[in-house]
Amino acid sequence: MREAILDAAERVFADEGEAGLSIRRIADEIDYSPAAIYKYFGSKDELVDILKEAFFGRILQSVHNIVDKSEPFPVRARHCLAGYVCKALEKPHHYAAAFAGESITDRSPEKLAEMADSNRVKAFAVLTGIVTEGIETGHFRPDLPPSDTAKSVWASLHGLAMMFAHFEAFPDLLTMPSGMSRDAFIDFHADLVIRSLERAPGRADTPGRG
Amino acid sequence: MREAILDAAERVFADEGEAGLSIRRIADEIDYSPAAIYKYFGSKDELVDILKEAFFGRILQSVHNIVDKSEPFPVRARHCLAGYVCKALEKPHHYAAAFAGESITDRSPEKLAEMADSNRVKAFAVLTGIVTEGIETGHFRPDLPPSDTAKSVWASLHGLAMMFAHFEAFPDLLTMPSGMSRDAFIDFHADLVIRSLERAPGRADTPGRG
DNA sequence: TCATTTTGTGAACACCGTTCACTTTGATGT
DNA sequence: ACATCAAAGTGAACGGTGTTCACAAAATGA
Repeated sequence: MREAILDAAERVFADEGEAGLSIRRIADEIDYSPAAIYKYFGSKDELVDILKEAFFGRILQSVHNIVDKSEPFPVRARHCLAGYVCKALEKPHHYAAAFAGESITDRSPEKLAEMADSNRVKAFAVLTGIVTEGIETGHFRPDLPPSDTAKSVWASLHGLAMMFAHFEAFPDLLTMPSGMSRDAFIDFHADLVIRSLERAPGRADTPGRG
Repeated sequence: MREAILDAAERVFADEGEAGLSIRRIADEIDYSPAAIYKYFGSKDELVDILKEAFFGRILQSVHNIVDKSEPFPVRARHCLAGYVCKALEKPHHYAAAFAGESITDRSPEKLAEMADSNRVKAFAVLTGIVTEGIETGHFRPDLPPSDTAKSVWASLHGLAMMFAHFEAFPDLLTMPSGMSRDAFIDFHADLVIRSLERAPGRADTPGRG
């Protein structure tokens, strides 16, 4: 039952975004009354939070898989950053909504703890790991503060994901077509981000054009 | 009258975000009936769009002021990127809402044209200008595709702004305090972004720590 | 079979954006 | 000063939302 509700919600959410997702809509979808849902979930927010958390679980999983591959560091790092954005954009509504929630002004200890083991933060932890590894192995500049650098990297990836989430065809929307596919643009962006960290980034190949 | 409505809306919007902004709330604020507002604005969306557009107008203005200063290119570029984020974060609700609107799937010519001279896109154009100038003056790598690079830069800035908008105390929230103030972190981020574009970025000073 | 607990419902509440027939207001023309 | 007419403003309603609560139905256990 709980599954059926979450499935229906997931379906509607993916198709029509958080705006199109209403308790009554879900109730229709599973042929129950709206009130029935409250026997299984305390509120709409709780239900939606579960969807978001599950979605970020899949992002986390995906990034983890990449990071665990036995490839040389530079390609692993690249794939990891690009992978975060790619996976995020498999469900743009989910990704945008996962951040569009309330401004976190609540700094109570329990909220902070709850946040600390959210999949969102775990995914960020993977990024931190990559940055740290890059610094320790000498690929990245040794004077970078790892934690802050990871946050900066995360912000850059987040920004691209949000751009795509809000402007369906982001890179082509504002000016003339760039000739880059979506994936190519993500690679391009990831390359620029990594280049900003590299100790000796002046390699001759143009970044990520393939 | 129109002014009074917009003022009240602006006030509520800034304080409580788009969620707390309702027609009835505005009506209360100005001691009119909800229906009265529809004599001056076609819909809530239209009203809110005006607020967003005005807000981005202020961002545009701010970035323009910086870009027009007669400072050496590197500091102008830095100030410009950091300025975008700073100005955006003067009204975090505005900034987040300006992008959180509907996913733009509508590619009709008139919508596209309307979008083309939105202040949002004009602000982006300023960034494009900076990037182009950097490439032409030899500060940035000559093989960068200007338009795509500008979009990547924009995405990175956008991401940081969104992070701050959603997590009030972003850089300190997830791990231990970084010791950087908000402004310092923004500078740090802007420096990394610029560094990713520089032709010979290996200067010895640590980026933006001040 | 009876009692109890779980599961589902219908109606309601308070809120939302929006519309529409209506009254009030104020200015204009004579 | 009076009539006229458009503009400004309103109250009530419609359909939508999340949520609650007293109640009915069904399943469970003895």
